[in-house]
Amino acid sequence: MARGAAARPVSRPKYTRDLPEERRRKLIEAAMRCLAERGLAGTSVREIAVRADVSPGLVGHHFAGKEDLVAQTYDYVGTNFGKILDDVLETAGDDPEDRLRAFVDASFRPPILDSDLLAVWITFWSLVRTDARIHTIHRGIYADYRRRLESLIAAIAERRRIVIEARLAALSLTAMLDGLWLEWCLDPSAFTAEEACRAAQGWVDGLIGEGFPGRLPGRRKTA
Amino acid sequence: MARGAAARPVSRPKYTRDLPEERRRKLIEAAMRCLAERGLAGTSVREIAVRADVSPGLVGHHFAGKEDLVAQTYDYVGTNFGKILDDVLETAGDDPEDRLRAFVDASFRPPILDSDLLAVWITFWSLVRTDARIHTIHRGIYADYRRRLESLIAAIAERRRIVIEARLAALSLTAMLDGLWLEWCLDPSAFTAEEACRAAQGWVDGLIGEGFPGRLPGRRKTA
DNA sequence: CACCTTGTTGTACGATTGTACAACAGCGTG
DNA sequence: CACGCTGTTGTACAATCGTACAACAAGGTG
Repeated sequence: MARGAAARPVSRPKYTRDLPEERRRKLIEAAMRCLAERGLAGTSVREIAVRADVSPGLVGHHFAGKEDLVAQTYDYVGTNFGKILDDVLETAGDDPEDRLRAFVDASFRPPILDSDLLAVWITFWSLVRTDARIHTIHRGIYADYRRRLESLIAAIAERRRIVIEARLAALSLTAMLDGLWLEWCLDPSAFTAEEACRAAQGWVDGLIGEGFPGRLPGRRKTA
Repeated sequence: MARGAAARPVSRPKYTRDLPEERRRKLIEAAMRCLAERGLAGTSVREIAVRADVSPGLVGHHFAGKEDLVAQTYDYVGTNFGKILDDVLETAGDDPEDRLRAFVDASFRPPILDSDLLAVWITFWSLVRTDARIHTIHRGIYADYRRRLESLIAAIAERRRIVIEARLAALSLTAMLDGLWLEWCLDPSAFTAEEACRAAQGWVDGLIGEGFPGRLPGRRKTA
């Protein structure tokens, strides 16, 4: 039968070592896949280990425990999420309105609009109230998110010389994006991603003063 | 020692019987409390039984299993939710705008704005994708919810003789209410319930044409 | 008062959980 | 080539899980 491709050894090594950092990343990504597919209740240390192609005991070596792994996974997912949106803003140019529009559009396209991602996120939500560490991470992620939107909105207000309560507006937009994202991922049959995008972009129309979502359906080109 | 209040019996009965319907309700409410406090992972049949003051075996007698109990709990919570909002509309009078305003206000007051309720709800969200029955229940609850809002919005449009895409508007408002509700319950320190209410009522302002949330802060009286 | 239906109890079972730990082995260092 | 650090394995452990089931007893019926 198939021997290893290498010439020398009689048998392949039983395992390959990894830098702790690298291994931790692989375990975190395995945990993500597991949480997405089977939820928190179905995510055991053993199941994670299977998906990471390692022995169950290894989890204890790299993490303080299951709780620790889950918390670090939230951190990882949240950081990734932020990086993706930063990239979107990076390539959107300098005009604050273009940037906000791009931000909204990106919210309704993969990799942001992804049912698996939501499933993982819900797991974290379910822990925010009981797990102090998750609560702290959650707080940070959402503070960053709102701050990003708030500065974008403030920039638009300045550019267009209009008065906007940026904090309240950021609050509203965050909630609407979160809500549309949540509801679409839970049941994609209820409405399309394009409708969701139109709804959110319509809110921006209203913010800027070009009409209101749903009122006299606009002819704005969407991305 | 304290004997029973009744004159006759030497010892009190070891348990009291209940109508199946009644017992099921008690078990469902125990499950709610348990889900709220400890999440799905911490909600075992035994823990539910403790909170319902019955033996663990009784769950199996009244429900097909744990999954069945959880599903019926979602049904129960969703129905209650709908009834509460119906009551709000009932007492809000006939003017569709008053009714929508009341609906929004109620969304940011107990018993709707309740972290425990959200915690229970999140549990159900976490099951929508994997459990077919939960998915069906979820679909029904949200369809009802959006239909309610859509007809309210359509009534406002008719009354004010303005053109509104009611479906899209209902979609937007549902998402914003859901998002604000979710985010406030997860971290009440991020913003106040009054701010959330102002944000949502501001959206209604924009819908009707009295300005936009955040733009030139309105002087509208809130509830 | 005896009977019978059935709501209820208590327990036992196998499966699965998170964690601890001793033994193994990859691989850089000398 | 031998040594030693440590990433990795595999297993054992107690605890807890959902479920099944035999036995008990409450309370209406005759």
